[in-house]
Amino acid sequence: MKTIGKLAQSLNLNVETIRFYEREGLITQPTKPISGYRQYDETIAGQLRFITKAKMLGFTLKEIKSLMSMDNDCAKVELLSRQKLAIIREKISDLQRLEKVIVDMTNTCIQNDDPTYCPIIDALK
Amino acid sequence: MKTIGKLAQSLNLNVETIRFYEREGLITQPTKPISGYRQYDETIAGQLRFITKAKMLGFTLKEIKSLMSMDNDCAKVELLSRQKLAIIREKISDLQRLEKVIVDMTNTCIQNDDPTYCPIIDALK
DNA sequence: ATTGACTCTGTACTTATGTACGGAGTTTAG
DNA sequence: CTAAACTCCGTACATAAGTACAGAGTCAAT
Repeated sequence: MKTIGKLAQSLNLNVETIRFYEREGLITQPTKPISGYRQYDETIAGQLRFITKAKMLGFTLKEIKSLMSMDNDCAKVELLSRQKLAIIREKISDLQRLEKVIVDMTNTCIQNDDPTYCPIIDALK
Repeated sequence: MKTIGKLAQSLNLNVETIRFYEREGLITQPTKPISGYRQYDETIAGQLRFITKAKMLGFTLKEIKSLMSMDNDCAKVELLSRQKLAIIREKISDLQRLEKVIVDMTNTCIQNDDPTYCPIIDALK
């Protein structure tokens, strides 16, 4: 059993972040003995690692809470993952379109000798 | 000359948004006659269109303010665009990596017959 | 037993980009 | 002339995901 500071250190999280996750109902309540200091066991450490990994995959805290409550209902989990996948793919193609527009714009700059005129600014007008 | 409501309507913007941009110093101050009602000319409409387009390219309001103050210094504008481009490209490859991880995870779900176990949840633990 | 480090709760602040609202003044249509 | 519609300003609220702080209590080491 660890106090919040030790737990935070071992997981490389901020103490406030752990308390925030508790307030948000993402982790189960740790036992609190007489003193009032939270005591964390390995279960909660595991939940926090789960949250961290899911966050890296682009899930929001809200979705992660949902994922955790689905427990092991694979069909539901798969659906949520596929939805996330669709969003990620959409973001990728949005960004690729942007990329092309900006590349085109900056290329027109290169051939420009007039210091008082910018084709990018012009394109945006 | 238009009042704020007409301008907002013609640009498909919210009245509050225009005032917000004014507070943030993104557009020049409109003239205000005796009554106190702002009167907008075509110059400001143009600035607002510029902001809208630049926003679509992924520039933040802060960057847009910066872009506008560079006026036509093409070298500076090009630099900012290239920086934005680098960020967009980084985001794309981040997302592509995520995409792969999620695809792999969801694929393992398909071959799973056990309703009490989910490989995705397992992968996140 | 004291000091420093740690933790508690509750609240406020952060960033970015707006939106909404209250109460007052103005303009316009009928 | 009156009522509806519009505008003003200043402030608060919204989202997401935390971070910071104040004031009080507790624990561990010397």
